[in-house]
Amino acid sequence: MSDKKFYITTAIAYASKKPHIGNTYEIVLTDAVARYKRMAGFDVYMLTGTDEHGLKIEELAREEGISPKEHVDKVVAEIKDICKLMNISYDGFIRTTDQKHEKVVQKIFTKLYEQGDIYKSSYEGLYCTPCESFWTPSQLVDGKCPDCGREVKPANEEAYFLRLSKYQDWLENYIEEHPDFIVPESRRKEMVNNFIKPGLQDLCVSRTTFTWSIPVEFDPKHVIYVWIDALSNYITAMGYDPDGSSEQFKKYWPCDCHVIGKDIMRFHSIYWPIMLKALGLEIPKKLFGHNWILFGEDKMSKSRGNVIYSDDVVEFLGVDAARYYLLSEMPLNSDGSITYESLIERYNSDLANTLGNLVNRTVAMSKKYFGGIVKAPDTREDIDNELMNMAVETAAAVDKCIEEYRMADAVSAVISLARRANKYIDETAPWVLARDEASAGRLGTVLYNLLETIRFLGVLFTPIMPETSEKILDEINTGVRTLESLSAFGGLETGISVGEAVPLFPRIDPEKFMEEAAARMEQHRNEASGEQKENIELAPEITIDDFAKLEIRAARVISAEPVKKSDKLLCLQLDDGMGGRQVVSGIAQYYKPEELIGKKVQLIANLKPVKLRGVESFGMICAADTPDGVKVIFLDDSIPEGAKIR
RNA sequence: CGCGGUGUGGAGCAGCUAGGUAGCUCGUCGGGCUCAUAACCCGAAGGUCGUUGGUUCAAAUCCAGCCGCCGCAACCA
Repeated sequence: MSDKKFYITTAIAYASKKPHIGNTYEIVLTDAVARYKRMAGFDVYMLTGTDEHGLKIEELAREEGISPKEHVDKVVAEIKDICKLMNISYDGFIRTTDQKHEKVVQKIFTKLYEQGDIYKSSYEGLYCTPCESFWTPSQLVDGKCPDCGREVKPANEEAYFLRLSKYQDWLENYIEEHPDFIVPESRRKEMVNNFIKPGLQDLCVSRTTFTWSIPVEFDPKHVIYVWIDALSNYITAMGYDPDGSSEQFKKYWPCDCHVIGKDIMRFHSIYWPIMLKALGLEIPKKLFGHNWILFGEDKMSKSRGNVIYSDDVVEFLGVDAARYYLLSEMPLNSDGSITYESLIERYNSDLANTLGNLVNRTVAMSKKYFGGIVKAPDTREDIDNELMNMAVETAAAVDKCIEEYRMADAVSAVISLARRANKYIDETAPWVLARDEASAGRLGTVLYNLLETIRFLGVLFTPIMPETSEKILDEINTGVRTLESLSAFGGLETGISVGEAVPLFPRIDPEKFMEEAAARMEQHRNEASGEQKENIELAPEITIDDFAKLEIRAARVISAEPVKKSDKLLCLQLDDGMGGRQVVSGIAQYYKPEELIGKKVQLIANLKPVKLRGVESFGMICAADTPDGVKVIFLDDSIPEGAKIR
């Protein structure tokens, strides 16, 4: 037992705002795996938690007029509520503001510093002032800024760096020799080709620009930047300590799997192994990078009113339907898409019609024909074998799928078994058998096979839908609920009597459902716009003299063309009434060049020129930020080029 | 030529590593059944597997080019 340990983690959630249902996916996925592993006899520890430091939280708290700690406490409470709501069976919940965590992180930082893996430095000689960018020597082109080709100047930004470069070869070899370390494989290739092979730059691991973080023990004007702080949660939560770790840590480390979003793959596949290597610790066995759940085609965004929260789905359909949906809706190689339409479709089709109805009709028949008593099977026909074999094969398939973190495939395999059982009912037609006293034995066999298949379904769905599975197993009144009991067909006790048929998933009218869903989304949209109005924070007051410093002039767009190697930039030639000028603007995503030509725009004419993607820009044009993107402010055509605007 | 992914019947996906009658769910149409939550079962229509070329007896699957979409990186004066 003790050698069969399984330590699995989610990434810690950034405690800035309430997570939507896409964020919930990761923790539900992890929970399902953890639950399955427990059933498989592993000593499981599932860790989740929150990342609570950083500039963004500091700023949000300031806007709300509360302390950062008050802010994160509020968000953490919300996150914990969601965990509870989603029936998450975590064993540990770490907060990066936990004293224990903060203290050990300081020790880790100090240890790495003392052994030379962290060193103090500055950006000296590598700062390009116009570009506001720091460059490493290898990035420079002919010793000059790779963007604008100008001289780079010394700078004195003092900071601590983690010596990644020292471990570059080791890491490359390690990933090479452990092909299962980073999955899916496409992510591994991405990491190796994009980041490791080009060469690792030492990583800046401290900041002096904000204070809401863990201070560097021996140099308190620096705070520890996110990487060392956040990543360490996986070991500090378990009791790691450079001066001697806990028994718990020794038992569970190395971690069996870090479940993470694809966006933070880089940190977990590069910084984290190197940190561990430097600390002399073992490397986690697996990093599983999952995709995102999008709302239809778009990212969820509150202001666009297309956010789906877990609370809403649970309120409408129940927690297990929410879990089922999340786990079944995620394709392997691309982002998943969530919509209320597909949600209700899947609910009615899979859960109400296929699974719920199967259980209901089987139990009802059992009651009707045998008073609920489970009869022992006698005869066995080919058609029985087909069902029995599929049940056992499904259990094996689920095991394999979960081993590979193919949760959608596991879910689909189980529901397929339910479909097969529905078919079996038609093939055997129990209501026909019931008409003839002589076929009572056969009828008993058929019902036994069905109830036993339902037992398989109940056990196999336990990690995915814990509450419903329990209801199912209670309903057929079986005590045999282990994964082990699924190695052969026929584990269900005979002579027991099944319970009452209760509808597991009442069918829901799609039209009515969509109306409610639309109303709910509308409500969120209104809340969002209300909040935005309240939270608008104006820049500090200025005087008329300050305003007079701006030279805003009317100008006509003569020509516009995309800037090479750039997605967002358009290069505009303007008639500004003073000989013309070139302006680069980041609006390529919202306007086609021909939409702009001939239009009158507002030009900030005395802005210091810069180079953007190598193209010089003399000023900027005014545009409004809206939830639907950037909208350029066009002027009345009667305003002449060069007219001063005030 | 920054990196990677993806393009399969109306919709959403699997199949591609180890080429050999194109599969699943939903939807549509027709039929069957009645134990059941107007549920279940069967059948049918519907695809030149993005495109072009190559390798092969044989390509959705391998190779090359091209086009579209997505993500990352860069970038938003």
